[in-house]
Amino acid sequence: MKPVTLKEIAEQLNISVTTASKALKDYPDVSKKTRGLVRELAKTLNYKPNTFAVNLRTKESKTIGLVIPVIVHHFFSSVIKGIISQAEKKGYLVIILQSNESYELEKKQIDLLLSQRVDGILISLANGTADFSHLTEVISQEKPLVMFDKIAKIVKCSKVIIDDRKAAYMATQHLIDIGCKRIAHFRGALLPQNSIDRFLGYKKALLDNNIPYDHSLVYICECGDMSFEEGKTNAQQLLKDHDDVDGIFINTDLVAIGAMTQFNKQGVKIPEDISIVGFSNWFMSSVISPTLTTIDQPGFKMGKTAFKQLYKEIKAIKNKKPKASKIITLDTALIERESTKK
Amino acid sequence: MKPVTLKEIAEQLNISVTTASKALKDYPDVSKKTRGLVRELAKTLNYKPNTFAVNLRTKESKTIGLVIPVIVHHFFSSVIKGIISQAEKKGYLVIILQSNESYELEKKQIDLLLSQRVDGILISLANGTADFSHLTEVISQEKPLVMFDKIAKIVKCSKVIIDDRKAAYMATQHLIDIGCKRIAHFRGALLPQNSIDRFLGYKKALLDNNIPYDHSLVYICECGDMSFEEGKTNAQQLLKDHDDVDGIFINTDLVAIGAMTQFNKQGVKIPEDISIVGFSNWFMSSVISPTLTTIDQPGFKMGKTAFKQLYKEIKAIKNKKPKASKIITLDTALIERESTKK
DNA sequence: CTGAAAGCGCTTACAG
DNA sequence: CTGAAAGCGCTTACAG
Repeated sequence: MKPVTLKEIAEQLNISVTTASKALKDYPDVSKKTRGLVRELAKTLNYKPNTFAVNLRTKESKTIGLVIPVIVHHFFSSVIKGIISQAEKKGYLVIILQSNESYELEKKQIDLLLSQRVDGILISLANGTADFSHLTEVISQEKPLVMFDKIAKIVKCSKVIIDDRKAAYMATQHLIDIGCKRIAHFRGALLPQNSIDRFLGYKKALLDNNIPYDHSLVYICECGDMSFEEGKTNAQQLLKDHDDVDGIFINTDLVAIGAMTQFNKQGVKIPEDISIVGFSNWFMSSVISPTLTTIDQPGFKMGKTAFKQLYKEIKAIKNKKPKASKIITLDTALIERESTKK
Repeated sequence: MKPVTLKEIAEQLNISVTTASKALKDYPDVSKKTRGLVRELAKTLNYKPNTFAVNLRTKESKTIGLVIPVIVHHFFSSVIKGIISQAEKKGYLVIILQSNESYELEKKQIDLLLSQRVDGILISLANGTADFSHLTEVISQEKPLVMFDKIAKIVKCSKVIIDDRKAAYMATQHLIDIGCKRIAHFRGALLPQNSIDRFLGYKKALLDNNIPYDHSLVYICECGDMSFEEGKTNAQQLLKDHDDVDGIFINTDLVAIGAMTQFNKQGVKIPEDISIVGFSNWFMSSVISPTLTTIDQPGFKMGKTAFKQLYKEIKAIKNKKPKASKIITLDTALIERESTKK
């Protein structure tokens, strides 16, 4: 069953394809009668314009691309939901690609999206990304690009982020406020900006409170597929290295939960012996025991905001107006739970 | 910066567009020399075929649509990952839409995908879907359609599922094996086939073990956004209604975790007082306390398999071969953990 | 081995 | 108010 074309509608009504096309698109220069006839027939024949042809003519696909490091991930899947729901409102479809934290894959995927001629691209960087030529390529093609969460400061495009430094500061300050004196930090991988910023926020809170910064209290985790295990390993190592730590600020909830599991196993009491603050507010954090104090990171809102900004830029380019890059910072909040109850 | 076209390449080399096109597509009837020249120039100019034009000519988009009830969901996001990763291997892109468990939305989205002319559609039904005309529409357009997880038996298309009845039977039998005598069931919504099948598996296990089926032991939850709360409410109600229940088989891990939280709060010990088996094996289930016995549901594999089947059907239709609908059943396994340790 | 021509199904500037 | 014509950028059957 072949789809109905404009030509067939025109023939059945003995009018031209031009007129049929105009009638369906509310052009003012079509008689009411003709318009009515065309619309009716289109409806009964279940006519749907051929997107391929429309795209070719209009040079836009009403489709955007999304490159994201992980999908099975509470925060990122919330972002995806935010993007899709907002895009749908504006009549845009979203193609999703997962970079799996690999720079190589990410580069290939950007290329794919470019050759697919999506109208714009949304990206959160892979941990492994240190070179940005694939992104400058997007920008040089005047294709709207918005980065979110894991961004690169150096790339000139719009960004939607949280203030990671401030949030980490808040988290650390909270540990200090409840009386912690020796505060460790499990940081994320070395490259990502947000992992760097969280580390800096931790450090600044210490210094502002006259607590000396001790490099040996900082542990690294890659925060890839193995986050939970990394949390366990780091916790174990920490117990070996230091017997005086009474608080930890941990880069990600999942790592924090791994650490808690390990502490549990070794008989270390939370929060009595060690208080813990995580980051992201995964749903899980509110149901484990003890419940985890953490920083709420607004994933859904971030997705929505990122799409909105992309949409603005798509419209701007279409109307040949200058598009202004913007950096949008969303609010975070400290969620106090049992893991820091004193 | 306008993208390079075939025409420009042809002009620069003083050959025809036809030859340029053939050279890039490995047609055998192009001289080696010409082919080399074209390829080289294409590369230096960073030529990328205009997908819109290619789609219009070939009538395929190398894009498929995916309609899924929820995205922020451990099982479904695993399925998405499976689909995307497999699709990428075959050069297909995936457009993702979320039905939010709403029939109306689902219908609209199918329509959208159809008018987008995707090459095929993958769907897991919304809880609210009881009418299937939107799906028969897809089939009548000879567009490949594969359902997974939440399917409708009545729709004639390929399906990728688990044997929910058998898995539920296993779960219930496990409770019986460890000595439970009064076993309750928190079932899912009334319409979805998998929720019906899990209920039937539960019932059959009871009967096969000469345990009378008691309707008042079955509680319903919609399993939408409120799963966790539903688990709590049901648990509370159960404690009011029955003081002799010693085991519960629960439709979904998230509901089970809600129930466990409530039991905890009310001082009911798991597994000493009540043993619990969940369903799905969310990551969370292995980190809460006590850890949750559950049925492992292979999300990633389901996604992969669903795409593979869809791909086969896309190829079959392209080659005008008959496409055979297939029902593929994936294995599940019981994961024994602390919530049923006796 | 090469190329002219038709055509995929639209949109839109232009003429009447 | 209507329509003929050009064109978006490809692919492919056909002729030479």
